[in-house]
Amino acid sequence: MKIATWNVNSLKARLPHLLRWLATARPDIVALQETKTQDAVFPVAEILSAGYEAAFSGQKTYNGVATLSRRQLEIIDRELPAYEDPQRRMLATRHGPLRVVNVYVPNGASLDSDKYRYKLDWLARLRDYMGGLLQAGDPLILLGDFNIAPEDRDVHDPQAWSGQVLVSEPERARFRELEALGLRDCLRAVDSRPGIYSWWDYRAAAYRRNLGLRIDLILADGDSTSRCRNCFVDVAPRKWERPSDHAPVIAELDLPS
DNA sequence: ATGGCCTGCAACGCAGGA
Repeated sequence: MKIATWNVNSLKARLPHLLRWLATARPDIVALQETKTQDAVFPVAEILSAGYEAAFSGQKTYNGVATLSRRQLEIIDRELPAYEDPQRRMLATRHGPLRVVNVYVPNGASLDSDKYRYKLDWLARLRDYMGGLLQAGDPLILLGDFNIAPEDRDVHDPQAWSGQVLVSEPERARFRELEALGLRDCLRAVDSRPGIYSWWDYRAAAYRRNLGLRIDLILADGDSTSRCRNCFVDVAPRKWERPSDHAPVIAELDLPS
């Protein structure tokens, strides 16, 4: 089973890239973030023609998540329970026994902003939600754009980034709380090297110079992690014309697809 | 790395991203 995450930075702008990538990468399941697309105009037909069913939770201009699957899927939740939030950042789906939680974690803007407080609150809610899901015991994947580089080896210049949003200690502590539940970072289960990134700034030729961050992650429950055969960033679409600033991350799990 | 870009919206600059 091949499962992927990709922040496409507008589904409308990136639909040709998505279709091209689906045709070659052929993931069984892919979680998309920043679709910036209202549900009423989601490109269901194009996605279906590519061989995928789609579940989506979108809004105009900002945010928005969608989960595509080559096989049938059903929606479990479109938001974190009991959390009043107009921003569409979460979609939980079931694929047979497998449950998939697709997240677009708030960016946080800067440490002194209300948005940073919102980010920390949101992550606490996500932790509680995942804790509940883990009780059930079925295979569980949490993936998406976490807007957190978990460790310094996930940052091209830790000194320059030190203390900033995306790497600051309070948000990293929230990430470790997710790990403490028993969720494991699939990429780190198979590859301990520094310098592996999933996002590069559009400015300053950052991709060419590999000035990036690893903030797009695939986490799996313990049993599923032990079945993680491979996990890697697929940098190919980042080299295409008018790319998303994020590249897809793919995990190959020894789970029935 | 202290800066350069991109997207959507409805403008003809802004908010937001990371």
